[in-house]
Amino acid sequence: MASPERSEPPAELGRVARRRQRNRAALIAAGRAVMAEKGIDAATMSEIAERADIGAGTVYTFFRSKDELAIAVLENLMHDLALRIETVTNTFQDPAQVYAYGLRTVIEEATSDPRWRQLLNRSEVISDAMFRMMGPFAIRDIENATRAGRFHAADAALTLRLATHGIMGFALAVTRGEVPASDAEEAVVNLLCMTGIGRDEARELAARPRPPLPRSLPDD
Amino acid sequence: MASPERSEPPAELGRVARRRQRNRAALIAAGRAVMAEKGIDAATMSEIAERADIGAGTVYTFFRSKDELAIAVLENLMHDLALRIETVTNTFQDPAQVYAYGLRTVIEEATSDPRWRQLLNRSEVISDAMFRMMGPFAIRDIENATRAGRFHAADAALTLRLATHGIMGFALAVTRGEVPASDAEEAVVNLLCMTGIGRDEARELAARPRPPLPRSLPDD
DNA sequence: ATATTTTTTGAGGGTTGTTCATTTTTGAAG
DNA sequence: CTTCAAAAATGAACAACCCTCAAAAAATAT
Repeated sequence: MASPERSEPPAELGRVARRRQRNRAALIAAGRAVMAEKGIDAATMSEIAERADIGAGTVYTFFRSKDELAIAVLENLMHDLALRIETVTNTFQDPAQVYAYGLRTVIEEATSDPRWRQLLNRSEVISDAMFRMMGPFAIRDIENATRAGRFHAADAALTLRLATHGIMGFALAVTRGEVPASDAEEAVVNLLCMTGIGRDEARELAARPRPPLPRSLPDD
Repeated sequence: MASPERSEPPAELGRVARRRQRNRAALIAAGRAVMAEKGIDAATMSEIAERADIGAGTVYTFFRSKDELAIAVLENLMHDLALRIETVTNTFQDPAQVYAYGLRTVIEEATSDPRWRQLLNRSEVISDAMFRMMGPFAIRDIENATRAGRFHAADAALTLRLATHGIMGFALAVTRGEVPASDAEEAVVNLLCMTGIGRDEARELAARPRPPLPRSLPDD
């Protein structure tokens, strides 16, 4: 006598597909937690599966390998951050400041949040994730600023590619204690210079006060 | 009747210490060959030890771990490259060109030499090795050019740190086919801008013809 | 209720980094 | 030359882990 469709959220996907997506999300969350705790290499698939309450073998129906899971984890992290930054920068007037805020905020996040420490030891993976997930935003920002005559970037994607790897290299050095965190502002100046804005304007841009970033959710 | 000191190269170290250094060098050479062939992760300690004709356990009397061996291998690679670059740049008049030549040459080497391909998959390790081994040269070059009024770098070490990670990120993207190798010149322009030289001068500097680099020795 | 397809599972295979008890080498002393 | 204690080298064995796959469970169709 039950109706074929209950009052659940319009089920565009079947129950199984929905549960599958929940489990995928649980796996990414578990992976994020374990990898932040022990580092990407030291995190074991068994522990991640267990923490997500999923059979060890089942993980491989979602991700072909541990590397693929790590990439998904980092892309997830970067996507969240990109959206949080967007909520702040879409109130800015100066298109150049949008990119500057993004640079500075990612550096701040990467060097201060302890959950990033362990992840930075595979900085090329996280740099790539950042390029892929923040690229659509950041490249657009650089091009906007270039059109507005604030930047003079010949190849926005290339400039961002160099910047992402530079940022993570800087953050890694800070977590290792090789560089003081207070160098962050000068790092931003350097990275801004790659847009062709010029040294003095980069300084002024990097020194502007920054509105705070909305909090992110804890990951376990 | 034999004199206590034969005509051998003045033995400041005993025979054992000398043989130990030979074996260490053999190990680094073998590591370089195997890691370039299969990648750092896929290279096994057994194969490296075998190729160096050294017992598997003996490796651990030289290097505490596989990571430490990889670092030694990459530092060795970078040291060689730094010295080869030095032989060219010490004939240059313009101090800014010295740094520009270094940037461009490392990019060229990293993107064209197939022996680098596999190594780039751990780009944060190779970036660090580059910073440590080329730093003493490159930081001096940046500071020289700054003193000469060509660059305006507030923190040469920081600028180089960002540049090394940027270079390796770029090279990795090229080997993956995500970026054409022809973007190398624009990448150099971007990296030069971090010294505060200004966009137009960076363009001119990156476009100058480059004398060829002396060859390196094969690694097996 | 039964059959069939899909999904999940976790024990085990296959590698690999690392250790350590044993063997070999070394150089001084007798 | 022989002896001997200390240092170095060795490779079999260990522990850890990624991933596979035959079997079981769940879901869906008949």
